[in-house]
Formats: sequence, C-alpha cells, structure tokens
Amino acid sequence: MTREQNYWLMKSEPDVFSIQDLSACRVTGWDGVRNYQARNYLRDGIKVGDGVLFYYSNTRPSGIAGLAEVVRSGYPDDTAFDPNDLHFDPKSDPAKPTWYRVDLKFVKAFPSVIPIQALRKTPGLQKMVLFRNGRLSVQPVSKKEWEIILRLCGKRKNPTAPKPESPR
DNA sequence: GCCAACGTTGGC
DNA sequence: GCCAACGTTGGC
Repeated sequence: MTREQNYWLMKSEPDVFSIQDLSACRVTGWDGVRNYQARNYLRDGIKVGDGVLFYYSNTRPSGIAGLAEVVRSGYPDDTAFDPNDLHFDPKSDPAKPTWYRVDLKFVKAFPSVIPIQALRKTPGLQKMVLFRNGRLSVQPVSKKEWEIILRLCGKRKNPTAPKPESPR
C-alpha cells in the first residue's frame, strides 16, 4: 500500500533563499533548521512525494511564494558539524546527529506571493498552524488547506509586470 | 523598529 | 523540576 501524500509549509526569508533560487538550483537540502519540533517533522514525518508550500517570512508581504516537492526524506544536517557554518551546533554529535534536513525540488513559483492577510481571511484556512504557532518554520498543512491554497493561487492575476531576476 | 509569543538556558 | 532571564522569530 502506498503512503498517502502529506503536505507541509516551510519558511524561508527571500533574501536568504527565494523560490527563484530553488528554481535555479532545481533541488536543495533544506538545512539549518534548529528547532526540535521542526526537526521531528524533518526526521520522522516528511516523506518523498509530499507537497510543500514555500513560505516567505519576515518580509513584505509575507506569504506563500510557490510550491516544492520532497525528493529525499530526513537525513542528518551536516551543516551543524561545520564550525564555519552559520548554523553550527557544537552539541550535535556526528555519531548521533541532533539536526535533520530533507531535500526539496522546485515545482512552481506563484505569479505573485499569496500574502498572509489573504490566507487569514480565507474560509478554511483560519486554523492553519501558521496562525496558531506563527514561529514554527516547518509545519504540517492539511489536505483541505492545501487544496484551498492551490485554488487561491489559480485565481490570482498575474502581476502587472513580469518580475525581473534580481541581479546578484 | 517595536514588541508579543515562544523556545532555551541555567541557577536553585 | 521550576521558573526567571534572555534570545529569537516574525508580523506589523
């Protein structure tokens, strides 16, 4: 019997890693998560084939920027072992890693970000974990919530001008 | 930049 | 094991 697809929301600050960055590299390791509840989802809950809402936090507007899909389930996040890494954790033992990551592949970038205010007022989305625990950076999304959000995105108009690639 | 909510740390 | 102090997240 095949496992049912589950759905997740993962946060990133667009300045740090945007949906365009994911589009460019196709696949990325979702590393640097240093929160136990989020870690548990990464290590135990998230499986290959699961759907991911790519959420922009700490920006204007915050909201859902696109979609990704899990292509590798939880495995140790070795950035925790690198003293030069921003997310270095000397307490994570390579023999028994504290932190985990998954790999995501790009699926799509929405024509424009669905802002959190729009999510908040959409019937059926008020109970999203996003609103109950706003700080959790990896969180489950119900199938119903997922479907509502995909419908929202389908209805969205294209932005007035195509988004230029920001120069690096 | 403010500040509320939450998570972590450490003294006891 | 409690809880105050502190640090971080993230919407606004």
